Amino acid sequence: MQTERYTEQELFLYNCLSREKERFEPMNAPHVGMYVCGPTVYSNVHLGNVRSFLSFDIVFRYLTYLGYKVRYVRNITDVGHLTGDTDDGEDKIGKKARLENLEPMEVVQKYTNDFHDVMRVFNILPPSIEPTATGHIIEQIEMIKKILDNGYAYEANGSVYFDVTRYSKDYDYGKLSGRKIEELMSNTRELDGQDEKRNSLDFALWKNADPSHLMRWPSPWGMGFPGWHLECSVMSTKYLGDQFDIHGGGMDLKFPHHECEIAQNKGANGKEPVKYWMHGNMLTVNGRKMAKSEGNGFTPEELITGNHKLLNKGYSPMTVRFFMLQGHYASTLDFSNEALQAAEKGLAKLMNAYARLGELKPGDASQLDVDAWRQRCFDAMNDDFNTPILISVLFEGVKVTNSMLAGQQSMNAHDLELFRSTFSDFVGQVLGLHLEAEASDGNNELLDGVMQLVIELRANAKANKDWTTADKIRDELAALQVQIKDAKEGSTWEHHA
RNA sequence: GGUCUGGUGGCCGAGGGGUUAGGCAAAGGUCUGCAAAACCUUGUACAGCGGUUCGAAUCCGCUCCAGACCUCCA
Repeated sequence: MQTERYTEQELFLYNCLSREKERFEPMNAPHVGMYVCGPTVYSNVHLGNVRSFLSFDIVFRYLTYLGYKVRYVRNITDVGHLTGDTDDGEDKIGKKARLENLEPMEVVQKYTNDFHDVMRVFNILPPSIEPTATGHIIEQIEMIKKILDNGYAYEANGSVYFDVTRYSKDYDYGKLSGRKIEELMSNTRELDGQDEKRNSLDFALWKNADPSHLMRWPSPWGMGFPGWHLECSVMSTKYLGDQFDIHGGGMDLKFPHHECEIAQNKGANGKEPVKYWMHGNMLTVNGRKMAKSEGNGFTPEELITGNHKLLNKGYSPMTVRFFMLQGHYASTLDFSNEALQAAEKGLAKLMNAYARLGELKPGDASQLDVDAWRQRCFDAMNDDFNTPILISVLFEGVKVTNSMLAGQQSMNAHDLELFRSTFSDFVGQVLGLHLEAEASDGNNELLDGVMQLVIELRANAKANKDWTTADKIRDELAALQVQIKDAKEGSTWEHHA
């Protein structure tokens, strides 16, 4: 009934720009514009990438749950940017195309499909708009023209570079990442092939490309391709306007990518583009950042099957999702077998209660203050999307649910309705956790029937005090990873994959 | 080298000047034919050294350790 929950909840989020937690006030409530940097599709996504998109999935879900009308834009980077740090480096997608003997756009399609599959498996919602860089070459050229007209860029040999020194006379370059331009100047390494740049800090808006480059487009400056940072400025502006509410991305994009984005936007239209900047932290393995270049990333397939040297078993997508949500998005999270196993059990406990909410019957008095408990769920999320706290509050709900199922606690009808809807909303809609299908897909009906029979036979044996038969059934099932749970009203069973 | 972040009990991970995080694991109890499950109870903690304070895990300084960014990376 109450869908405009934002009118009664106060959301605070940590703004990287101000380095403070701020009250979230959208520019045009109930509309919210959110942009998140998406993947570069030249290889399979790994779990570190997944964590980042999951973090913003939570933001998207919670804002939506609060009743905001969110336009969520997440791009696909399908222009191959340079592999190395020199200008003559090969571009990633072109390189992959040569290695796999594919057309560059085949590479792009292949890994875009993979990305979408992975997002679906982890129950990460699709964005409202998913624009591609190659689909916005014209707009990128237009933005470069504006920046040139405003004097913040210069052309050199068919390439166009952003003039950071010139820009920093009018604006604060380094504001987001807390860097000082003088320090950046003195610290930047001397790299080869940068003769065209007036200053090592300058970055490319457009790169001249010879015919050996597979991905190139005509422009006023000749054949070439757009610079690394430009697409995000262009596509966020196009779909969300010159100024919008939230911009997200991984911590590793803060500098230089996001800093350059701000510079491009301001250089083009003079306005501060983003009100709230949010950065998700890294997933680590043995304390080190999971990254393609480190070679310590797991693909989702390896994770689910357990087929990786660092994994001693497979874990379901929901286990991984839950594991990640037990940490706060702004903290690093270390990936380990022990932590995954703990998460697996914790999730089973949570989801078991979630699945049995329907069995709860209203009683007389309520021992739980349901209104206060519900508000604590909101409070957790209102405090910079603190999913670990939310989960801890939900576990209190698990205890209450189990106690009620065991007849040790009660709840009146009004409270029970609120309790159920709150519990299932926060688990399902906000955290995006769902029950995972049993391993025996398609045979569930048959299996259920067979198990009912087995449980009945065992109940008969128990009634006859035939403990040998009863225990044999229980133990043999246990060997098949099927656990029998006895309760006063009868037995239930559970299959552990 | 520069900039920044973090070091919490057996493990993961919140919090963050005085009051229980939570999950997993461990111990005891209730229930049970015995178990399992569930519920109840319990323990061990804030890297080290100084300082501020009536009081610090929480603030400040130093030390040690780890990580991130400074180059493509979520």
